[in-house]
Amino acid sequence: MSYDHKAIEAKWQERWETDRVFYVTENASKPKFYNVCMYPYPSGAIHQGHVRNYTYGDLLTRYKTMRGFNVLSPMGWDSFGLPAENAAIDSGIHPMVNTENQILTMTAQIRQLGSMYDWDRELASHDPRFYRWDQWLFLELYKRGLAYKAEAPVNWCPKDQTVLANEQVIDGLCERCDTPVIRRNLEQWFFKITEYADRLLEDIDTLEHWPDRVRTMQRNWIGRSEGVTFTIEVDGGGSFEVFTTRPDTVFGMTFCVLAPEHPLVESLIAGSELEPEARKYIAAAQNVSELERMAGGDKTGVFTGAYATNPVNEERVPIYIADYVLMGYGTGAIMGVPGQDQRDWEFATKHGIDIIRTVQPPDEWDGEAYVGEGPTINSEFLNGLGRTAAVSRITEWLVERGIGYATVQWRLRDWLVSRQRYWGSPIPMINCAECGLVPVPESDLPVLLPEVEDFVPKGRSPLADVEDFVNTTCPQCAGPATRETDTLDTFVDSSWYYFRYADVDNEDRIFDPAKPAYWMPLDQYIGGIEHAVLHLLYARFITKVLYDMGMSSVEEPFARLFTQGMITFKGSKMSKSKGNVVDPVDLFASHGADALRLYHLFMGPPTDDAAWSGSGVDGTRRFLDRVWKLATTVHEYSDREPDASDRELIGLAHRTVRKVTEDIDRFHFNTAVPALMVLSNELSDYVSRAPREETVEEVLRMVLLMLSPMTPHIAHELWEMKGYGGMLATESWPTSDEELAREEMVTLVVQVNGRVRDRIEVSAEITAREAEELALSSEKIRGWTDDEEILKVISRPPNLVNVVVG
RNA sequence: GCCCGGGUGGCGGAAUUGGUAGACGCGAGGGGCUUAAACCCCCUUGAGCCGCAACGGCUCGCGUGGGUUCGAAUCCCACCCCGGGCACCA
Repeated sequence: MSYDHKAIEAKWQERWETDRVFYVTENASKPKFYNVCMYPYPSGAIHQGHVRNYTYGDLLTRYKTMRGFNVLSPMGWDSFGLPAENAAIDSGIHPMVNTENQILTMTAQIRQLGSMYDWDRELASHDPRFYRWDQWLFLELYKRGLAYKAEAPVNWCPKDQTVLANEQVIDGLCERCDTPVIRRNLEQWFFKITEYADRLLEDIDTLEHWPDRVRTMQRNWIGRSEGVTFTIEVDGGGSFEVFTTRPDTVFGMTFCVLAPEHPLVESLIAGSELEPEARKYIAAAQNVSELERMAGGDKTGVFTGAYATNPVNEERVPIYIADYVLMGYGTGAIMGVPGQDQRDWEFATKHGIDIIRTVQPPDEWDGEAYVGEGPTINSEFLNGLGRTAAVSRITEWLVERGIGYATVQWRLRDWLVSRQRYWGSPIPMINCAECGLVPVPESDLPVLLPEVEDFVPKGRSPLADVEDFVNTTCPQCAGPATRETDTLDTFVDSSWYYFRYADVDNEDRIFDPAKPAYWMPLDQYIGGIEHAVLHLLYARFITKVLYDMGMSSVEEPFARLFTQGMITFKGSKMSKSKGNVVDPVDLFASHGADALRLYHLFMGPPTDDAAWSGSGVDGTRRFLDRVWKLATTVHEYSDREPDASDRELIGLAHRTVRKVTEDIDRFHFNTAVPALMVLSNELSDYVSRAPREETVEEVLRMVLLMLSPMTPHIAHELWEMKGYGGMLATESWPTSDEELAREEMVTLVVQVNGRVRDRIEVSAEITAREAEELALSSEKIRGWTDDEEILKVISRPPNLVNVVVG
């Protein structure tokens, strides 16, 4: 018997919507629960990753609603950005049209899943009513000195023809198209996330409900190092600073290296006989892709002809230029200590530079640079000291003489937010020949994205070709001026959209702070692990900025984070390009949304990657068919008094409530589902043997209540058919009565020397002594113990007795 | 190289604190229903062995090798393999 999922699912999707069951307002009388799945890019079709994500999210929305929470679950669209633009380029349809269409089809598909949202709060980042506030936020950051324009070496993707943030470069490749990224010196807009580095790092400790690996990834990404910055004098005048975490090894400095982009390089090489070679090297270094540069290996570099003096021992050391030193980290210059740094060792070996060890390696040491612990040597007043002591001693020494100072360096760089692409929010700035950079006045927002026919990237923003857009007047002097033509990184949109949900229709402000003050922080945020350092770091940063502005009541936006695993099929991630996609829409038709949802909950631990199995969905559908049959068959009821079989079934039902509740609370959906299957199977067995109507109804009611967040359509339909009354979605979640849940009889396992030799059904109340006596008198056990001396008996009632013989 | 995860049947995976390894589902085999097939239902299903048989028993088994313990998938040590993150960051 197979139920008509199409009719039932359409019916209830309609009903929940017309009854506005999941539309909410701030309500101080209930605990709130703000539940968000990361808003999707509107690709036009949902895939199994979305289904997994929204199934978890919707389960939580429904479960928490039944638990009495005021649950806000909104949905929106991350509709700006490269994917939309690239798709439009491929299809020839304008991104505006394409995006709107794709939002419509995806909305329909999400509804078919039965996943419920407060659609009144729907937002889309390409909507001027949204990106207007992106621009406002940009101006606020500008006012606060947190947005600035600067020329810097930046990541450039030759394929997408745009710059990328550091976070968007994965293993030297463009995050979007896997093209090797190159470095270019360009004038770009940055957000000063580094000013928040310490807070972003410190507050990771408060995110106790985040996965450890995400916290670790963010810590690594922010990358704090303590050290010393000190000045090195150049022979013949001039000086430069170097940063080191190992000032204790400074006596081992036998050379210095400047990054090819270091500002001092020019004056060092100008006029030198080594100048042509140096220039050649600098030019070549610029064209090295990040990929090659990261490969490390060959420590190339050139001598500048100049020398510097080691401040601690007055030794004269050569100054080199080498691309293994990065302009973007520290001071762009280093002291070369080959004895204690492997990279310096390789460089020194290659260029015939002296090596002096200043840390005594262990006797058995046969490696190159020694970075481990050991007594300091060859270092005058540091000799004999361990690392920590030597570091403080030399730091004091450098500080006393005004040569150096203690510093903290961060791996984190400022967030590059400008993009040379069309489909994004225009940066609201104006360049005036007279006044310089002038912000667009707030009253002129939004700066509308002009309609452009040709948005194929060609290395500068397509907006630069739109004369009507570019030419404007200066808000300060009213003279002719030009607009900024770059657009904002879409990660700017996603860094604050969850605030906007709280006050989505506000036309006067980005939001009234009182609204998010009720909802924030998110009680649950669900999405993919791929955002571990991108979106999740930017969102934390912007939240802290909003907090400092008095706009946010919280410093951290996401109290609980859940990162789901990928769906794989035939050994790799499901993707159109690999041709291994199983379309959820086909499964809505063939198996129904409920069966698909249940399969996603059942298939494995939510955090793990999971291999798709079509027959797995067959299995969950079969289960739902059995539940349908169980609930709709007219049984022959007995009017007998309740007996042990009734107590046992009711007890199991209460234990199942306990288990399912605990499992949902800790995101172990894959064990909650089997618990329900067991209960349902037991109920089926029960109805086949003189069932009492009250018992059946009581247990069935509990089954439907628990199924409601998992497979809402069938659960609601059966609830209605059974006439249990009310809308199931707003019924209270069942509670487990511990008295009824208690088991009367349990299996006592009897071991001899740790091996199971007998199993005895005993009362759950059995004492240790009784269990021991029962175990020792068992026929089977006596067969193992009669010829032996009993050394010890371990009795752990009511589950185990272990008899030790020998 | 450093830092996190993880390794359990043919497969996905269970096993809150050390206490019956393999729940539940898939697949497979057998049977029932059917003219037949599908659906559905029932039984079996870690490996090897003993036994006429039992809803009977033994041995082995959670990546490998040790250890702790009455007892280890679970704790400790060493190693192997897989996945992920970071990485010329001074």
